[in-house]
Amino acid sequence: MLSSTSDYALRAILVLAQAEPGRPLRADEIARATGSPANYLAKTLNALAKAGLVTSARGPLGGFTLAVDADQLTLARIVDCFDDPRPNTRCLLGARACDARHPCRAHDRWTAVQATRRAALANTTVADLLEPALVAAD
Amino acid sequence: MLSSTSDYALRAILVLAQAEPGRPLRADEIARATGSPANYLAKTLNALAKAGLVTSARGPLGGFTLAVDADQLTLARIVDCFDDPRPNTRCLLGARACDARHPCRAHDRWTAVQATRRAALANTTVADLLEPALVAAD
DNA sequence: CGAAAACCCGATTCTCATATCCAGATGAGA
DNA sequence: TCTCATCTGGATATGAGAATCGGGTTTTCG
Repeated sequence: MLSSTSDYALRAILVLAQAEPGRPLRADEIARATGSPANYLAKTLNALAKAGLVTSARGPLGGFTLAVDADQLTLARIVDCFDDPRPNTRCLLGARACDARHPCRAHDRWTAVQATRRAALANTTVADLLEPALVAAD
Repeated sequence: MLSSTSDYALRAILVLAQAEPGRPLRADEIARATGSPANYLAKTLNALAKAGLVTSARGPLGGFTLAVDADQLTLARIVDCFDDPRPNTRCLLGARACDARHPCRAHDRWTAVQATRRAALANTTVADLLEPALVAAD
Protein backbone atom coordinates (compact mmCIF):
# COMPACT_ATOMS: atom_id res chain seq x y z
CA MET A 1 0.00 0.00 0.00
CA LEU A 2 2.71 2.47 1.03
CA SER A 3 6.47 2.17 0.93
CA SER A 4 7.82 1.51 4.38
CA THR A 5 9.40 4.97 4.48
CA SER A 6 6.03 6.59 3.74
CA ASP A 7 4.43 4.37 6.31
CA TYR A 8 6.92 5.47 8.97
CA ALA A 9 6.36 9.09 7.99
CA LEU A 10 2.59 8.83 8.23
CA ARG A 11 2.75 7.17 11.62
CA ALA A 12 5.22 9.77 12.85
CA ILE A 13 3.01 12.62 11.66
CA LEU A 14 0.03 11.07 13.45
CA VAL A 15 2.02 10.89 16.68
CA LEU A 16 3.05 14.52 16.33
CA ALA A 17 -0.51 15.58 15.54
CA GLN A 18 -1.70 14.02 18.79
CA ALA A 19 1.10 15.53 20.86
CA GLU A 20 0.76 18.42 23.24
CA PRO A 21 1.11 21.51 20.99
CA GLY A 22 3.94 23.31 22.75
CA ARG A 23 6.34 20.50 23.44
CA PRO A 24 8.53 18.99 20.66
CA LEU A 25 8.93 15.22 20.56
CA ARG A 26 12.39 13.70 20.24
CA ALA A 27 13.14 11.42 17.30
CA ASP A 28 13.67 8.44 19.59
CA GLU A 29 10.32 9.06 21.32
CA ILE A 30 8.57 9.04 17.96
CA ALA A 31 10.47 5.93 16.92
CA ARG A 32 9.36 4.09 20.05
CA ALA A 33 5.77 5.27 19.69
CA THR A 34 5.55 4.16 16.08
CA GLY A 35 7.70 1.04 16.24
CA SER A 36 10.07 2.40 13.59
CA PRO A 37 13.86 1.89 13.49
CA ALA A 38 15.20 4.95 15.29
CA ASN A 39 18.19 5.68 13.10
CA TYR A 40 16.21 5.38 9.94
CA LEU A 41 13.26 7.39 11.22
CA ALA A 42 15.66 10.21 12.05
CA LYS A 43 16.44 10.57 8.37
CA THR A 44 12.79 10.35 7.46
CA LEU A 45 11.91 13.08 9.95
CA ASN A 46 14.72 15.17 8.55
CA ALA A 47 13.22 14.82 5.07
CA LEU A 48 9.83 15.87 6.41
CA ALA A 49 11.50 18.91 7.98
CA LYS A 50 13.12 19.85 4.68
CA ALA A 51 9.73 19.52 3.00
CA GLY A 52 8.31 21.89 5.59
CA LEU A 53 5.82 19.45 7.09
CA VAL A 54 7.51 19.39 10.48
CA THR A 55 9.80 21.76 12.34
CA SER A 56 12.99 20.54 13.97
CA ALA A 57 14.86 22.06 16.90
CA ARG A 58 18.27 20.97 18.14
CA GLY A 59 19.73 20.75 21.58
CA PRO A 60 18.07 19.95 24.88
CA LEU A 61 14.33 20.59 24.68
CA GLY A 62 14.69 19.99 20.96
CA GLY A 63 12.72 17.61 18.83
CA PHE A 64 10.06 17.71 16.14
CA THR A 65 6.78 19.57 15.91
CA LEU A 66 4.04 19.54 13.29
CA ALA A 67 4.48 22.58 11.04
CA VAL A 68 1.16 22.34 9.19
CA ASP A 69 -2.36 22.28 10.60
CA ALA A 70 -3.66 18.73 10.77
CA ASP A 71 -6.74 19.66 8.77
CA GLN A 72 -4.58 21.09 6.00
CA LEU A 73 -2.16 18.20 5.85
CA THR A 74 -3.24 15.60 3.30
CA LEU A 75 -1.82 12.10 3.16
CA ALA A 76 -0.71 12.86 -0.40
CA ARG A 77 1.61 15.59 0.84
CA ILE A 78 3.27 13.12 3.19
CA VAL A 79 3.59 10.31 0.69
CA ASP A 80 4.89 12.61 -2.05
CA CYS A 81 7.97 13.34 0.05
CA PHE A 82 9.12 9.76 -0.48
CA ASP A 83 7.27 8.07 -3.31
CA ASP A 84 7.69 9.71 -6.68
CA PRO A 85 4.38 11.40 -7.44
CA ARG A 86 4.88 11.11 -11.20
CA PRO A 87 3.25 7.94 -12.42
CA ASN A 88 4.80 5.96 -15.24
CA THR A 89 4.13 8.11 -18.27
CA ARG A 90 4.71 5.43 -20.86
CA CYS A 91 1.66 4.46 -22.86
CA LEU A 92 -0.06 1.35 -21.53
CA LEU A 93 -0.50 0.08 -25.08
CA GLY A 94 2.83 0.16 -26.85
CA ALA A 95 6.00 2.08 -26.47
CA ARG A 96 5.15 5.53 -27.73
CA ALA A 97 4.46 8.48 -25.43
CA CYS A 98 0.85 8.82 -24.46
CA ASP A 99 -0.75 12.02 -23.25
CA ALA A 100 -4.04 13.90 -23.36
CA ARG A 101 -3.31 15.19 -26.85
CA HIS A 102 -2.39 11.86 -28.34
CA PRO A 103 -4.22 9.41 -26.12
CA CYS A 104 -4.06 5.69 -26.66
CA ARG A 105 -7.23 3.69 -26.48
CA ALA A 106 -6.78 3.01 -22.77
CA HIS A 107 -5.56 6.47 -21.86
CA ASP A 108 -8.69 8.03 -20.35
CA ARG A 109 -9.74 5.01 -18.40
CA TRP A 110 -6.27 4.33 -17.05
CA THR A 111 -5.80 7.97 -16.12
CA ALA A 112 -9.06 7.79 -14.20
CA VAL A 113 -7.88 4.74 -12.27
CA GLN A 114 -4.71 6.54 -11.29
CA ALA A 115 -6.60 9.68 -10.34
CA THR A 116 -8.96 7.73 -8.11
CA ARG A 117 -6.09 6.14 -6.30
CA ARG A 118 -4.35 9.43 -5.80
CA ALA A 119 -7.54 11.15 -4.69
CA ALA A 120 -7.90 8.68 -1.84
CA LEU A 121 -4.72 10.16 -0.42
CA ALA A 122 -5.29 13.74 -1.53
CA ASN A 123 -8.79 13.99 -0.06
CA THR A 124 -7.88 12.62 3.35
CA THR A 125 -6.17 14.78 5.94
CA VAL A 126 -4.37 13.91 9.12
CA ALA A 127 -7.27 15.50 10.99
CA ASP A 128 -9.69 13.18 9.19
CA LEU A 129 -7.80 10.16 10.50
CA LEU A 130 -7.84 11.47 14.06
CA GLU A 131 -11.44 12.72 14.17
CA PRO A 132 -13.31 10.01 12.32
CA ALA A 133 -16.62 10.75 14.02
CA LEU A 134 -16.72 14.32 12.76
CA VAL A 135 -16.06 13.53 9.13
CA ALA A 136 -18.40 12.01 6.60
CA ALA A 137 -17.07 9.59 4.04
CA ASP A 138 -16.20 11.22 0.73
CA MET B 1 1.73 3.56 -8.93
CA LEU B 2 2.43 -0.10 -9.69
CA SER B 3 5.54 -2.15 -9.12
CA SER B 4 7.37 -2.64 -12.36
CA THR B 5 6.54 -6.34 -12.32
CA SER B 6 2.83 -5.56 -12.08
CA ASP B 7 3.24 -2.98 -14.77
CA TYR B 8 4.84 -5.52 -17.11
CA ALA B 9 2.08 -7.98 -16.31
CA LEU B 10 -0.69 -5.50 -17.04
CA ARG B 11 0.88 -4.49 -20.35
CA ALA B 12 1.39 -8.13 -21.30
CA ILE B 13 -2.23 -8.97 -20.52
CA LEU B 14 -3.39 -6.03 -22.63
CA VAL B 15 -1.32 -7.29 -25.56
CA LEU B 16 -2.79 -10.76 -25.18
CA ALA B 17 -6.31 -9.37 -24.93
CA GLN B 18 -5.86 -7.60 -28.25
CA ALA B 19 -4.35 -10.63 -29.98
CA GLU B 20 -6.10 -12.84 -32.45
CA PRO B 21 -8.01 -15.35 -30.29
CA GLY B 22 -6.69 -18.61 -31.70
CA ARG B 23 -3.00 -17.89 -31.96
CA PRO B 24 -0.72 -17.88 -28.86
CA LEU B 25 1.90 -15.14 -28.59
CA ARG B 26 5.47 -16.04 -27.73
CA ALA B 27 7.10 -14.51 -24.67
CA ASP B 28 9.60 -12.61 -26.76
CA GLU B 29 6.84 -11.17 -28.96
CA ILE B 30 5.05 -9.90 -25.89
CA ALA B 31 8.31 -8.52 -24.51
CA ARG B 32 8.97 -6.58 -27.70
CA ALA B 33 5.40 -5.30 -27.87
CA THR B 34 5.46 -4.07 -24.28
CA GLY B 35 9.06 -2.92 -24.07
CA SER B 36 9.75 -5.27 -21.16
CA PRO B 37 13.00 -7.17 -20.54
CA ALA B 38 12.40 -10.49 -22.22
CA ASN B 39 14.03 -12.75 -19.67
CA TYR B 40 12.27 -11.13 -16.80
CA LEU B 41 8.90 -11.03 -18.51
CA ALA B 42 9.19 -14.76 -19.12
CA LYS B 43 9.10 -15.30 -15.37
CA THR B 44 6.27 -12.87 -14.96
CA LEU B 45 4.24 -14.64 -17.63
CA ASN B 46 5.01 -17.91 -15.93
CA ALA B 47 3.59 -16.54 -12.68
CA LEU B 48 0.46 -15.39 -14.49
CA ALA B 49 0.10 -18.88 -15.92
CA LYS B 50 0.40 -20.44 -12.46
CA ALA B 51 -2.26 -18.03 -11.25
CA GLY B 52 -4.51 -19.18 -14.07
CA LEU B 53 -4.80 -15.82 -15.80
CA VAL B 54 -3.03 -16.99 -18.93
CA THR B 55 -2.47 -20.36 -20.55
CA SER B 56 0.97 -21.42 -21.69
CA ALA B 57 1.89 -23.92 -24.37
CA ARG B 58 5.36 -25.21 -25.10
CA GLY B 59 7.07 -26.11 -28.27
CA PRO B 60 6.52 -24.80 -31.79
CA LEU B 61 3.24 -22.90 -32.08
CA GLY B 62 3.49 -22.45 -28.33
CA GLY B 63 3.18 -19.24 -26.41
CA PHE B 64 0.70 -17.55 -24.12
CA THR B 65 -3.04 -17.00 -24.40
CA LEU B 66 -5.45 -15.16 -22.17
CA ALA B 67 -7.27 -17.70 -20.00
CA VAL B 68 -9.93 -15.37 -18.59
CA ASP B 69 -12.48 -13.25 -20.47
CA ALA B 70 -11.28 -9.68 -20.71
CA ASP B 71 -14.50 -8.40 -19.18
CA GLN B 72 -14.07 -10.70 -16.20
CA LEU B 73 -10.40 -9.88 -15.63
CA THR B 74 -9.98 -7.02 -13.18
CA LEU B 75 -6.75 -5.13 -12.73
CA ALA B 76 -6.80 -6.21 -9.10
CA ARG B 77 -6.51 -9.87 -10.10
CA ILE B 78 -3.41 -9.05 -12.11
CA VAL B 79 -1.74 -6.89 -9.50
CA ASP B 80 -2.48 -9.34 -6.69
CA CYS B 81 -0.26 -11.93 -8.38
CA PHE B 82 2.79 -9.78 -7.59
CA ASP B 83 2.03 -7.16 -4.96
CA ASP B 84 0.96 -8.64 -1.67
CA PRO B 85 -2.78 -7.98 -1.42
CA ARG B 86 -2.65 -7.88 2.38
CA PRO B 87 -2.05 -4.33 3.48
CA ASN B 88 0.05 -3.67 6.53
CA THR B 89 -2.14 -4.86 9.36
CA ARG B 90 -0.36 -2.97 12.09
CA CYS B 91 -2.40 -0.28 13.74
CA LEU B 92 -1.69 3.17 12.35
CA LEU B 93 -1.71 4.56 15.88
CA GLY B 94 0.66 2.52 18.01
CA ALA B 95 2.00 -0.97 17.88
CA ARG B 96 -0.93 -3.16 18.81
CA ALA B 97 -2.98 -5.11 16.28
CA CYS B 98 -5.89 -3.18 14.88
CA ASP B 99 -8.95 -4.76 13.35
CA ALA B 100 -12.68 -4.25 12.98
CA ARG B 101 -13.33 -5.63 16.47
CA HIS B 102 -10.75 -3.50 18.23
CA PRO B 103 -10.45 -0.49 15.96
CA CYS B 104 -8.13 2.36 16.70
CA ARG B 105 -9.36 5.87 16.24
CA ALA B 106 -8.12 6.04 12.68
CA HIS B 107 -9.16 2.52 11.73
CA ASP B 108 -12.37 3.15 9.79
CA ARG B 109 -11.10 6.12 7.89
CA TRP B 110 -7.80 4.49 7.00
CA THR B 111 -9.56 1.31 5.95
CA ALA B 112 -11.75 3.43 3.68
CA VAL B 113 -8.71 5.01 2.06
CA GLN B 114 -7.24 1.60 1.37
CA ALA B 115 -10.56 0.29 0.08
CA THR B 116 -10.91 3.20 -2.33
CA ARG B 117 -7.49 2.57 -3.74
CA ARG B 118 -8.16 -1.11 -4.15
CA ALA B 119 -11.57 -0.51 -5.67
CA ALA B 120 -9.99 1.53 -8.45
CA LEU B 121 -8.25 -1.67 -9.51
CA ALA B 122 -11.05 -4.07 -8.63
CA ASN B 123 -13.73 -2.16 -10.55
CA THR B 124 -11.75 -1.84 -13.75
CA THR B 125 -11.43 -4.74 -16.15
CA VAL B 126 -9.10 -5.33 -19.04
CA ALA B 127 -12.10 -4.92 -21.34
CA ASP B 128 -12.79 -1.51 -19.79
CA LEU B 129 -9.31 -0.35 -20.75
CA LEU B 130 -9.70 -1.58 -24.31
CA GLU B 131 -13.27 -0.43 -24.95
CA PRO B 132 -13.33 2.97 -23.28
CA ALA B 133 -16.15 4.28 -25.49
CA LEU B 134 -18.53 1.55 -24.41
CA VAL B 135 -18.04 1.94 -20.69
CA ALA B 136 -19.31 4.68 -18.44
CA ALA B 137 -17.12 5.96 -15.63
CA ASP B 138 -17.87 4.40 -12.25
C1' DC C 1 32.82 28.42 28.99
C1' DG C 2 32.03 23.49 29.45
C1' DA C 3 29.11 19.51 29.26
C1' DA C 4 25.28 17.13 27.93
C1' DA C 5 21.18 16.79 24.85
C1' DA C 6 19.55 16.39 20.52
C1' DC C 7 19.49 16.88 15.56
C1' DC C 8 22.55 16.58 11.09
C1' DC C 9 24.71 13.98 7.68
C1' DG C 10 28.09 11.19 5.18
C1' DA C 11 29.61 6.32 4.81
C1' DT C 12 28.54 1.66 5.08
C1' DT C 13 25.90 -2.61 5.17
C1' DC C 14 21.75 -5.37 4.44
C1' DT C 15 17.81 -6.95 1.84
C1' DC C 16 14.86 -7.72 -1.74
C1' DA C 17 12.78 -6.61 -6.20
C1' DT C 18 14.57 -6.55 -10.59
C1' DA C 19 17.23 -8.49 -14.22
C1' DT C 20 20.25 -11.82 -16.61
C1' DC C 21 21.95 -16.27 -18.01
C1' DC C 22 21.65 -20.90 -19.08
C1' DA C 23 20.68 -25.72 -18.61
C1' DG C 24 16.53 -28.64 -18.60
C1' DA C 25 11.67 -30.21 -19.95
C1' DT C 26 8.07 -30.44 -23.23
C1' DG C 27 5.55 -30.59 -27.45
C1' DA C 28 4.89 -30.10 -32.75
C1' DG C 29 6.09 -31.64 -36.97
C1' DA C 30 8.99 -34.21 -40.23
C1' DT D 1 12.09 -41.09 -33.32
C1' DC D 2 14.70 -36.89 -34.21
C1' DT D 3 15.02 -32.05 -34.20
C1' DC D 4 13.97 -27.66 -33.13
C1' DA D 5 11.10 -24.16 -30.97
C1' DT D 6 9.37 -22.79 -26.84
C1' DC D 7 8.29 -22.61 -22.02
C1' DT D 8 10.32 -23.84 -17.15
C1' DG D 9 13.03 -22.87 -13.48
C1' DG D 10 17.38 -22.69 -10.80
C1' DA D 11 21.61 -19.90 -10.05
C1' DT D 12 23.41 -15.60 -10.01
C1' DA D 13 24.19 -10.44 -10.70
C1' DT D 14 22.55 -5.66 -10.09
C1' DG D 15 20.49 -1.66 -7.99
C1' DA D 16 17.57 0.93 -5.09
C1' DG D 17 15.36 1.29 -0.82
C1' DA D 18 15.95 0.14 4.02
C1' DA D 19 18.65 0.15 8.02
C1' DT D 20 22.85 0.98 10.84
C1' DC D 21 26.90 3.45 12.48
C1' DG D 22 29.78 7.11 13.83
C1' DG D 23 31.33 11.61 13.96
C1' DG D 24 29.94 16.59 13.58
C1' DT D 25 27.02 20.65 14.74
C1' DT D 26 23.75 23.31 17.29
C1' DT D 27 21.42 24.56 21.59
C1' DT D 28 20.28 24.70 26.60
C1' DC D 29 21.77 25.16 31.12
C1' DG D 30 24.85 25.34 35.08
